[in-house]
Amino acid sequence: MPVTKTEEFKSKEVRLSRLAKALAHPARVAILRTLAKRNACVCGEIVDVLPLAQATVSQHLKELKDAGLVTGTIEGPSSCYCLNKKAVSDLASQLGELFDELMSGCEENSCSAKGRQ
Amino acid sequence: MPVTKTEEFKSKEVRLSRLAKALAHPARVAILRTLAKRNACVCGEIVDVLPLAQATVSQHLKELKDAGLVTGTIEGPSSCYCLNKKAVSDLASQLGELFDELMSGCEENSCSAKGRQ
DNA sequence: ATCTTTTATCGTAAAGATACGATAAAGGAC
DNA sequence: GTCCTTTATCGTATCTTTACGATAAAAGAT
Repeated sequence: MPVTKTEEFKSKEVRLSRLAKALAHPARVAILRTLAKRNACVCGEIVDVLPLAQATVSQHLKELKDAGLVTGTIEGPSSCYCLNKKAVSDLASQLGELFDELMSGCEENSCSAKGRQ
Repeated sequence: MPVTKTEEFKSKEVRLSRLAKALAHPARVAILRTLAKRNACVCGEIVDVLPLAQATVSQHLKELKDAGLVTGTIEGPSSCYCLNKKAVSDLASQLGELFDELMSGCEENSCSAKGRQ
């Protein structure tokens, strides 16, 4: 049996869900916040901040990089990561668009008017 | 070997990542948009809109319900779902807060100043 | 050249997500 | 009561994610 038929959905929805998936783990949210805090690049410091092994952090960084939210540069023997602020603001506006759409039909929740839970 | 140590992260990050995970599949984004469009509750119509079997849609609906983004009410023999607009706007503000934090350190991307990719 | 430090990748194990068919449950129609 | 319709849940197969240790790779230090 097949698995994951993302191909059959609208590309807008696929794109958004792919970015949402990048935020779908607390470690990755923590990494993004750490990168923002130190603003300048960080490398193995991220490992110190998180309760995870180095290999795992590197894997999360790769996912963030694949999603485009983070850029990595090799700095001598160490690696340097930065937020990709353009990608972050793109994500913010995609999500903003979704939320606008979700909130636009302004009538109240018509569930729970009648019937049980 | 264990898997998923979400317990060790800050609860703010866990909460946000849990909500992000709800958006991390195109089917669920499509469901939310469909619910918003018809505004009023929908039931098996959702199945018609998506390229998925009934059982799969029901499973996605359950995840959205568990995340709190959707409410479900039993309407006679059929079920009726609605957006939980309060939860959606909570999510929007949580994400907004994150993005503010990420974009606040306004200096330019200090990566790629030097070094290779 | 050898050692050390730092990071990425490989291998692997286990948990979770995804999908579907089959079946149960619940209520309306008859 | 018996059917039919609708939805939820169970069972199951497969793919993905998550995690870690081990090891490779790359560059500075000695």
